[in-house]
Amino acid sequence: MATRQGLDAESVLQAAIELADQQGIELLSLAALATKLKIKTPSLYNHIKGLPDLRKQLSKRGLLLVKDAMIEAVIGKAEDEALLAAGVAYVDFARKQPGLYEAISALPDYEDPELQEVGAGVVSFLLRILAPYGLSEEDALHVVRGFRSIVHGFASLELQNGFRMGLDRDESLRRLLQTYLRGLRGDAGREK
Amino acid sequence: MATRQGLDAESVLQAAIELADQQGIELLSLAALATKLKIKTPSLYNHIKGLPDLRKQLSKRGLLLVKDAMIEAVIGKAEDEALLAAGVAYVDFARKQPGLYEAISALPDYEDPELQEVGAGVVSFLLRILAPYGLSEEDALHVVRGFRSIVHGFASLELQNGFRMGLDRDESLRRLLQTYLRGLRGDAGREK
DNA sequence: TTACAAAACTAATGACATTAGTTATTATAC
DNA sequence: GTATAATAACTAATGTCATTAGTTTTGTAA
Repeated sequence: MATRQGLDAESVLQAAIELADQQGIELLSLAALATKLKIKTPSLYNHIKGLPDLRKQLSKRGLLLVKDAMIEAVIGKAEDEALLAAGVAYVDFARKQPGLYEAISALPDYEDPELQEVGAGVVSFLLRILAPYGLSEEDALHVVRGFRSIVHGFASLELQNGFRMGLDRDESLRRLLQTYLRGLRGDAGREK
Repeated sequence: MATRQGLDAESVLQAAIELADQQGIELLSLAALATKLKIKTPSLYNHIKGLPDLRKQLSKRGLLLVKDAMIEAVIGKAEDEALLAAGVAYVDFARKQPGLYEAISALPDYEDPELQEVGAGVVSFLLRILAPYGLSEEDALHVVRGFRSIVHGFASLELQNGFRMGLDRDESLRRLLQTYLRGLRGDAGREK
């Protein structure tokens, strides 16, 4: 019949990423993916374990890529400048690969050890950026949570069209991060 | 056959909220909902338009309730104290009604006018809390975006089990909000 | 050239949402 | 109190999925 095309796990994942970015993660089905690849749905099972497995792969790839984007963004920068750049890179990633970003945030199974590992990679990257601030380990971890909440919250709301006013979004993000960083300067752990 | 039970749209919605809170929004299906209500799936169509409509109703109800929770929390409070209380109430809502909260954040159709209206209600509530700060309209809108990003990001990550370190989560949230508020004090609009 | 592994296929199943058409029950009007 | 209309349930049927089992084909390596 149709001559065999050299499909492998990676090309299937790439096609899934394209579909997700174009139509949203909700509309990523094995049926749609198979059509895009010009094969029948069951043939996908030669490359993936099933839909949940595919979603997990998307989450993992998304986490790896968003971390890469942040690493790239902070080259030659330190302290506030680095954190600001990392935050902007994070949100830009979500804008450029919305489906992949959804895959990160759409409640995947975070109990999965593989996902925990890549998640931990992001955390340790942020901790290294925070090192020059000389925070205690506990303080630094609270800041990591804060930073992640800020950038994820912003990216997530923006992707949902949650920001409806005709107000510059980049400006909102910059202010949010700068305000947080300024507050951090005033902290020594915490007062109050 | 079975004697008719006085089901109406509201009781169906309530049952859907329970299911979503217990099992997560992903597992809320019409089949599961019908089983819970001891009717057959098609009978649900006497009360709802379909699954997308039901999801929209959940989103709307969630937004209304989270706003109520914040309003309740800020009674007798102002400025930083009020914003802190509102933020904590927001996150607590997500903890107590996780399925309903997912419905808010699981990318519903924000183009829908009804959802826009309740969303605008949340924004105008926050603007009223910000009034005493004497910000310009533009500055205040940026702050609203910042606040929403922070609390949504935190709630969303926490619900995903995104915070894995054995670090007190309430403390993380308090610090995050307080750091942001402290940064706000140092702002006059923005400086550099 | 033959044999084996891999990648495609067809066929079948079961869960689901949705629509159409039917029956039964409640409430209202007389 | 009985007839009627509206409503809420039902059964049956369709189409879309994901998934599994079993089969055929193709590329590669012996």
